[in-house]
Amino acid sequence: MENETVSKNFIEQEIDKDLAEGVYDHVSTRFPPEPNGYLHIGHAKSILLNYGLAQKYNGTFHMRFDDTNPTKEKVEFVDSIKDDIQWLGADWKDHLYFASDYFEQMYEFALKLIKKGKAYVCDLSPEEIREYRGTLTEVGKDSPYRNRSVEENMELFQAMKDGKYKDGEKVLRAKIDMASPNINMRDPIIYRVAHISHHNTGDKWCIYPMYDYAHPLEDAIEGITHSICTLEFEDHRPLYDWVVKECEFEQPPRQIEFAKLYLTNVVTGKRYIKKLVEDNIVDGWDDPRLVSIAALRRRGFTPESIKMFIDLCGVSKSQSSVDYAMLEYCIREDLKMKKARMMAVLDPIKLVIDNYPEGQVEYLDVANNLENEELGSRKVPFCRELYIEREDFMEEPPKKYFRLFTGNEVRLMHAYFVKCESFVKDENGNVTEVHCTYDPETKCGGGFTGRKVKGTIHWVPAPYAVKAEVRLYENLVDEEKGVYNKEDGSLNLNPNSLTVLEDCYVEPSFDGAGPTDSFQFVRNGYFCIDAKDSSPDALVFNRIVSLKSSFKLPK
RNA sequence: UGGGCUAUCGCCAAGCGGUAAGGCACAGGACUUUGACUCCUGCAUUCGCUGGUUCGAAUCCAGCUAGCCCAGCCA
Repeated sequence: MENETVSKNFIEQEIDKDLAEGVYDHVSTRFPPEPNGYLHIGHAKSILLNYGLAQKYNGTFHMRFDDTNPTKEKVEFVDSIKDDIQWLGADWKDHLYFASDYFEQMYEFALKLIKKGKAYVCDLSPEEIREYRGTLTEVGKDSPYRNRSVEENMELFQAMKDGKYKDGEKVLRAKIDMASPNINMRDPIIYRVAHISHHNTGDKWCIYPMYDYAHPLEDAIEGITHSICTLEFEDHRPLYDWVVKECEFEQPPRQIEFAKLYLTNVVTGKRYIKKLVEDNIVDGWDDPRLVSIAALRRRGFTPESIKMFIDLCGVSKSQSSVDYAMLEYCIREDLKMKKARMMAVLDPIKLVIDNYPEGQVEYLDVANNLENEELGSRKVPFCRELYIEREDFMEEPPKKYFRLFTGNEVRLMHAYFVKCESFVKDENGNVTEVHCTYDPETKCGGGFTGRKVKGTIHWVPAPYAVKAEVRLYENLVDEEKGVYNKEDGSLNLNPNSLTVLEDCYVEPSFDGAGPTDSFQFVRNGYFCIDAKDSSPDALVFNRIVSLKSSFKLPK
């Protein structure tokens, strides 16, 4: 069952090379989210990649909050991020860090840069800095403050730290090259003034380091060897290297970039998910229509299925969008062996077995999972009146329809063969009842071999079935144009993303099922109880995999 | 238009000069206590394009083309 990947991904190849050449003698990775939102499936790739690498190379994995910008960060998010990572199974052991814990050291390094003549305090306004930076095609020009003396810079930076300046009044810049074709190297800002309290350091600081300066230091301070991030930071690598070099670390970390995970037809991207949440288009970060980790968990995805998915996706540098069907495959694959498969009817019509004695009940011993005997069995009552799926009966069946129609015989799952004799319609022409006769000889497990049927359908005993409210969730997507409209900033969403089905029935065995139990029923659809909204009289299910194989007319 | 990166089946993705792995999806068949699962079978004479080097190129070279990223005191 274990599909060993023969080839190593390109990051592993790079690490092998580093190890072979003696650049590093160990491996240390990290996952460094900014606590400004919930994690989504894309982060899972980074988490599992970094964690997996540390495991494979017997190294260490660090969990680090990159909290250098207090204007965007909240403790709510650090808590949710921790939960999600733990749920995914990435164990950081005692390696939990906050970038903000290094503020003092970062400040010292800034002093060092100033003393080396590699950094200066700049008084230009944000607008002026932008103008001086030049454009993609024109080089920038030096700030008039670029050549301040070390003494003056020391004094000014100290004053910045001491709160002598207002937000935006002064910044500390790295002195690199205003004519660099790489805009990131045109004297990037490394410290800004922000009089705002920080979720971790409170009001201790009023200057905060910028990502490009802070991140390499965080990595270097922790002894990270391979700093794995996404492609958009490729242009920042020269700056990353500049920082660790100028700060004179004996064993500088190395940044390696990989392509982000995109999924077809879903809203990925913290930014868009955030917008959906803030605009109340969804009911929170864990709304099942999202692909946040919290939402996936609520939908019944398992950590194992996510892991399998990420492994299957692979790692490369080419921008790609993975087919959503692959995620569905992973959850089906994972659940099929370890979850009970029960029966439920989403769109019921009554089936009456005319020759089954009225009032008689037999409790069928039903395997919880045909493929996994360890899951044991349960008793399901069987009686004269059942509910079956509306689509399992057709008045006028097309060719190759193997289910119920007058004169046809099918198996009631786990029970008997049943032959359709007649049906009843209401005044609107809708079928309300199907009448059958059963053959006692054909009881499931009885070894009957007299004849075969081509169809098997699921059912639920009408007097014992539990009425349920089922919610069918579709991913929030626009199937044609993509999710985000760059022109007007609008989100293209599927308006029918949530369908509430009120007249559904599930087996009585469902009563008391735990919130994380998953079930398969209705032709390969997997559902799970929604822990958030379930209540004693309204079982709620989320569809986590679309109904895959409802009958399709042959072409 | 400056810089960086990427281009192998509908979607991911191996391949690293010796003659195109694998998975998802799809199609057909067998089996069947759900048309699922499982099991078989099929699915790129071709690697963005054009030239060149070579006995030999997806792999090396040159020139194109297309896509993504960069001008936050965001990360």
